Amino acid sequence: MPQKTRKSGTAKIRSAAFRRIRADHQSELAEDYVELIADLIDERGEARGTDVATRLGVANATVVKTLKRLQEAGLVTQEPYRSVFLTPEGWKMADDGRRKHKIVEGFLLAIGVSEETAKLDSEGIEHHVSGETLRAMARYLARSGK
Amino acid sequence: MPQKTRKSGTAKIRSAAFRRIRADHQSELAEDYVELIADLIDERGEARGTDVATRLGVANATVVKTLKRLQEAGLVTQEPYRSVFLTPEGWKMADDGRRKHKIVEGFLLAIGVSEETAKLDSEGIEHHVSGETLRAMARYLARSGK
DNA sequence: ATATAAGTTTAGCATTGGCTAAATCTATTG
DNA sequence: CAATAGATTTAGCCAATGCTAAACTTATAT
Repeated sequence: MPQKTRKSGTAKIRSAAFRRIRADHQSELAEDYVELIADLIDERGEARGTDVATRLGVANATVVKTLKRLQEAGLVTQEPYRSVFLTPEGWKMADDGRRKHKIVEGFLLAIGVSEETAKLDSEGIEHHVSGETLRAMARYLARSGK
Repeated sequence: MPQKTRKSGTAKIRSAAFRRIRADHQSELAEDYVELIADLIDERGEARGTDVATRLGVANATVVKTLKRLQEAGLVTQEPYRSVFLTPEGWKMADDGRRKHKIVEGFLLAIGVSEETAKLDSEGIEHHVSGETLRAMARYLARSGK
């Protein structure tokens, strides 16, 4: 065998971490969309493409394209020129996401982060927190947070 | 004007959050690569494409393509069929990342997360933590962590 | 010195997630 | 009820990030 080759013992764990992150990124967009749609429906009774686009900060056309994928994925339903609805799975994902989001945001506040930053950071962190870490945060909140 | 239109007061903050996340994702890959390359160089004196591919869990060809972009971005240097080096900016990004990583991982451990999960989660969370949140985590570590 | 295994690169493809511009639909308002 | 503003969709573009398969280099081992 030519050229040296060694496998570090931690290689497998690390590649697993990166694999999970790539998978997380895939579901991340979907979660953001359904969470946002759920919020819009709760707030104003319906979720329209334009509102989703405005809140996400992307173009209308991008929303249309993404919603098509989410529809194929069974998360939302829509009729042409009508507003968007969530399927039961969509609602489940949205509720899970909002629960997670609330814990992470509350946790950041609890360790002394400002409201503004807690809002901004929790949006990004939310999708990379495992169940175990989420439980640890909830535990911390339950104690100190009181 | 037809059809109702209302802008929620928080819309701007939320879209800012999502914009930042999209920006974070762009730099995320770059940070992962340079951090990994720095680790490899420290561990074994050189960083080869195959090792990067193995640890990231992606195909060789993907690494080649990405390294080309990182080279154009001024983060790495390479010669055909030779191993990869970091530019000064590359080293700076790697060191910042490793410092951040260490704080996040240590913090997760401090709030009671297992070693395995701390490793996995910190890899994903690391890139979505603002300076303010990082300082809060470091503060927590300094106190309780001892 | 040459065979060959390991590593690297190239070529070509697919998907995701952005964008702008143009076309089309809907509903309010006059 | 027609005009029109606003919302939605379509078409077509681009860049990033992944893949496989095939070609090519390098260096070790015989």
